[in-house]
Amino acid sequence: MSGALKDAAIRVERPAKTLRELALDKVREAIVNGYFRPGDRLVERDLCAQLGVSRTVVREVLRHLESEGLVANLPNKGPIVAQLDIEEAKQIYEIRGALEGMAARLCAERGSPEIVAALEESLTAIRNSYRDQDMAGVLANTSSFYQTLFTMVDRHVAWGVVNLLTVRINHLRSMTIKTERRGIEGPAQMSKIVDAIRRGDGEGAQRAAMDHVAAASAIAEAVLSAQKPAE
Amino acid sequence: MSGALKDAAIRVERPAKTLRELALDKVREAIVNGYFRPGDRLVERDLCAQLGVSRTVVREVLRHLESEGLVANLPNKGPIVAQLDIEEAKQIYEIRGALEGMAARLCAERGSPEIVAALEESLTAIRNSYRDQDMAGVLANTSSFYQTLFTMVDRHVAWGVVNLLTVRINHLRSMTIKTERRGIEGPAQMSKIVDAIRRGDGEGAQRAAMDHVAAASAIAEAVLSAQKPAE
DNA sequence: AATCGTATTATGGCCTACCAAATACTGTAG
DNA sequence: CTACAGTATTTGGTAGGCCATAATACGATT
Repeated sequence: MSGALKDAAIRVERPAKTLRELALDKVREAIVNGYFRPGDRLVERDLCAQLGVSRTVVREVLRHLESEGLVANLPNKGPIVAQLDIEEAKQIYEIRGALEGMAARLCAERGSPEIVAALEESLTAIRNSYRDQDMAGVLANTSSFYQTLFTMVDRHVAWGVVNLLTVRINHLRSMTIKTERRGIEGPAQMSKIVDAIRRGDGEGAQRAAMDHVAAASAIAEAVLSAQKPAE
Repeated sequence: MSGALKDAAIRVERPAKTLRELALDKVREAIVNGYFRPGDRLVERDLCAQLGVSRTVVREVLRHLESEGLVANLPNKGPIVAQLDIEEAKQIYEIRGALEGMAARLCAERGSPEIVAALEESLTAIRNSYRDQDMAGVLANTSSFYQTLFTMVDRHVAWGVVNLLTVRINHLRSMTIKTERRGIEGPAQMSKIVDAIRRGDGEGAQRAAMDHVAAASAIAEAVLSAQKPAE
């Protein structure tokens, strides 16, 4: 047993979060869960007041969210919450399909039982959340399912990309999840991914992952085009 | 001919670039082409002096580059130019393979002659740049080859992702390009992509695109592991 | 001489205050 | 009722200052 390990255990992990990071999380949260709606203006000084921080911080936060694609900047008019158009959403789902498919294939090819176990754990958590109508839980556990898919084969960069894209369609996700029958089909499709991984069937795992995203995309498209005319 | 088109032609495309954007480009440039080396500290006040702008602007720029992955922020020590480790580089190449493969397949399935023509034009430009030993030209034209690949099938989001990732490995690209034989093999591989697209062979186009990236990745890995011990 | 505590410096994080320019709003005169 | 001038709002950008922390240098103590 090494001193290094002991050190790691002892190390005081400070919250160390800067004010900026806290503010960033708050605003991102607020956008993602709909407190700020797409198209809403984000007036710097108002945000200062609401967050209780200075303009310096608010501006950095807005810049950051802009580069994440959550905020759009109209020249000389200021930042607004980005609108999600249907075409962009479809492309995001497509990219997720490509990357999650890749990760699933890699998991299958690795053929490690721990991966299967971890995925199944997430899957169970998802099913439980559906059963309890806990939609926030569904989202969180789905996210962790995919996180294992990527990180078990050490694809942190790809996971980062998927995460970045996912926040942009987050409110879509929460709508697709509530869809009739999704509580049954979703987990079933994800289960197919796990099955293929267990069999070591890379091709099948990839296809199953892509199918799952494609299904989500189709639902999202339906939801989005149904709501667009209403506005 | 429509008034709309005329307007578009006349429209004064304003420089309208905010100071912040100009500064962003400058600093990104400086990092990408090696004026700032990986690991270098980026001291805010020094940058202010060098760029001739205020700290506010510099900080926003640093935030932006941080979210692009070009700058890393050490807590309590400040921003430095991000180090590119070999593992991360490989993952970036892998992602590019997945996305460029996808785009190539879509191009092939679309089967439009304009796509082939546009790609061939870029390819010729690349060959010419190689012939003239114009390495900057090679990079630019390679970039435009892939840009057509994505944008001809309207995959702007994926192109954005690829672009984002590519800046992080830009100096690697310029090293792989200079490699012996790359001037022959590179265009040859890209030519295979175009051939498959012309045949409408989606599967083949995807494979060819992935092969090309894989080759670049292998060279990059060799370059990187050869230079790492030297430092 | 080795160690320990203390001042100094460099720097990031954060704040306030200010100005210029563009935009949106409003009230008034014709 | 319209046109126009003036006003408020808001962003883009600047200047400068305060505080906390980390590193370094320096000096004192044993």
